[in-house]
Amino acid sequence: MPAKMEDVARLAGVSTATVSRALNTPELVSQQTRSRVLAAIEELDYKLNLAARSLRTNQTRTIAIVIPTISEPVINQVVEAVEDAAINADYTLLVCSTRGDAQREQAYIELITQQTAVDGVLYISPRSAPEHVLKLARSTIPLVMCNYRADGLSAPSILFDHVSSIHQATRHLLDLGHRRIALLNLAAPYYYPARMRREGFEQAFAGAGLAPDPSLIVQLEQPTYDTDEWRAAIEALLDRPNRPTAIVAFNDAVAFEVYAVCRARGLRIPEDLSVTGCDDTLPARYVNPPLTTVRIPASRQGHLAMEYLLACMNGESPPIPPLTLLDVELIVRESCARPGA
Amino acid sequence: MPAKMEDVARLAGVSTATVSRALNTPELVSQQTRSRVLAAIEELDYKLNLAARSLRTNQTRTIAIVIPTISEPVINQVVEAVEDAAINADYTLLVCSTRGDAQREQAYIELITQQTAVDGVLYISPRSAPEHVLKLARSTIPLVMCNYRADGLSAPSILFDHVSSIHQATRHLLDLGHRRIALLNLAAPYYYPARMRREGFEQAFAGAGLAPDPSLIVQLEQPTYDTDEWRAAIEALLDRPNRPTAIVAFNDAVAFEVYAVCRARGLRIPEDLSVTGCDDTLPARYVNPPLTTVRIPASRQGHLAMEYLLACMNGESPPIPPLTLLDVELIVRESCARPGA
DNA sequence: GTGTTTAATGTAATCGATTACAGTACGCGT
DNA sequence: ACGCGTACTGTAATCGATTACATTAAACAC
Repeated sequence: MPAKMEDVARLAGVSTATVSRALNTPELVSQQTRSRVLAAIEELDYKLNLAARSLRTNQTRTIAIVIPTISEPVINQVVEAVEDAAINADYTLLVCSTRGDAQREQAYIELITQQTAVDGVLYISPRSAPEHVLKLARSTIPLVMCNYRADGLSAPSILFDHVSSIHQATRHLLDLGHRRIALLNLAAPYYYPARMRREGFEQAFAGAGLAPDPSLIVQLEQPTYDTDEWRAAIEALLDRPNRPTAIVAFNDAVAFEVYAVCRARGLRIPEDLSVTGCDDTLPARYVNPPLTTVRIPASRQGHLAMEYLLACMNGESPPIPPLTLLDVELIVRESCARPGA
Repeated sequence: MPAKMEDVARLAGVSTATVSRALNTPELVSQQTRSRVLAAIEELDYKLNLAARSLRTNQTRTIAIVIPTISEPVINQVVEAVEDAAINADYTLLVCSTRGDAQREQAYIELITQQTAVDGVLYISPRSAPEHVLKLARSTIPLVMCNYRADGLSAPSILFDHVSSIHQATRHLLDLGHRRIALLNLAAPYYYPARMRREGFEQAFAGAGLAPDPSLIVQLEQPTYDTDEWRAAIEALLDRPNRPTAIVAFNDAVAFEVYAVCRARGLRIPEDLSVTGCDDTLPARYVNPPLTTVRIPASRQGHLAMEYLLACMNGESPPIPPLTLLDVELIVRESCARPGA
């Protein structure tokens, strides 16, 4: 029903080849022909059929981004950065948020690996079983990962330096004199950043010639947004006869949960308990007291990942090494003090 | 290079028509043929070419969602709900976030209106000039709007009841005895919810036989995330000789900005100033004091919008009226008190 | 005037599925 | 034995662009 290229060609008195060239390679077409074509397009309100083009060129100018959820602040920033970079390169973004649902992830991967579905994939789902990801990695479609690393997987990976993030936070607390420090961490078996964080925690102790109390390391499988489980874990920690004087939370959201529990119990932060977060999300500045946390370069990650992916897709050599660690920075605010102060 | 349907057909000893039927309408194919076909597909690792299918069927099973940004909590929830609904109906989501950039919005609309780009559009960008949106509305592609309403635009629209949201918040403050109440609102010329909110504000006063002080109604053009402008506006408000005893913020983020300013000035909430927000975002529970705000049914909006859109695309009659207002609910916490208490 | 290059355009094959239409074979009723 | 319906499958047109290759005309050199 709507006009197609043939109609435009007829009206402009040229062939479809010329119309196509006027659009895609104007330098091959004479000025006047080009303007006749453009006028015809205008007149008929012609719209290109993207499916036809994709079929012919085997390109979609779409890239897929696989993420666990759209509503975590860090992922948010990464996605926005990726979208900006994508737009600049004239690509659009297919957002695939798995919500931690393996079946859904599978479905998305199925979709992505179809022919002429997307031109490239950014994989930012940190908590997936390798077998899914492997299917992606085996396919011919260009792939870049963020915050994911699995043995025997050759795809390039751009990671926040979470060894350093938790190291810095822990070090800060150790310097203040804390010794009974708890770590609230994720434990999904394939969650690489969780391993890094634990390492950072232990290294910080080792650096001070100490060792952490293993019973103060809590690792839950729950995603962040499942609040109740975290709350229970925090309660348990504070119920211990010899309760910790400080808590290192693996992200701000969990730190806020600690705030809520303390508020309910009448515990003062930082006088009775020091707390650190990670991610430096917006509310970290607003809560009372403002949260000491670690700033991570989310939008830089997004940009780098996209740059890398574009390079892969164009067969160019990538701008950064295939395994890149991104620096993080401790932001000291007011949620930590000397123990028993 | 990768296997196509013809290869599968050859290997299975059937025609491509049969392969296609085995995949799309299995009931038309005998059991054994079907399993031969499936085996061949497995063997060759055959992947359907989506562009070819789209070209033929004139469908993409993709819907576009146009939003101002991905990182506002409410939009976030709406998008997640939409994605859930889309997945259930076997569609994928193309996320188009305009970032308040008119040029970018234009580009996205251009893309969307191409042939065989998307099957439907959800438009949730509240601050756009009607001429852009009109281009969309004129096209034949099914369209549903959220939080947008312009004269002479016939597309269905699903709106939060912001007359009621601000009405309830204002009423709450009036009931506590406040009279000098300020409204912090957006003022983008085409931003329908802003008009609704102002109306709610004024109606609440009218309901008490009063009228608001017009000089206490602040309307900024800035989007929420441009923090500095808001901070300046709040400072100005509190610098007035006869400063307001309460502030109605049009969303939680702005209310938190009020918190920050008060903290810097040593003003206590709610003793020295009462504050209300809107959206009931996550941090509203964590800030100190917990914020009195209005809960809006974000994910319900997403689901309804998608349902409506699906109905449009299938030519069915829509499940709700084309202009639907969604109920909101005041959540009373601890950020409001009697004036001068 | 002839040969050669360059610019502009046309012809037609092609991408890989879907599906209308046309068989074919078999079973069943009479 | 014949007609007819049912179940299954094949043939080939079609969707709408892109592009290799062919063609034409003009420009230019000598």
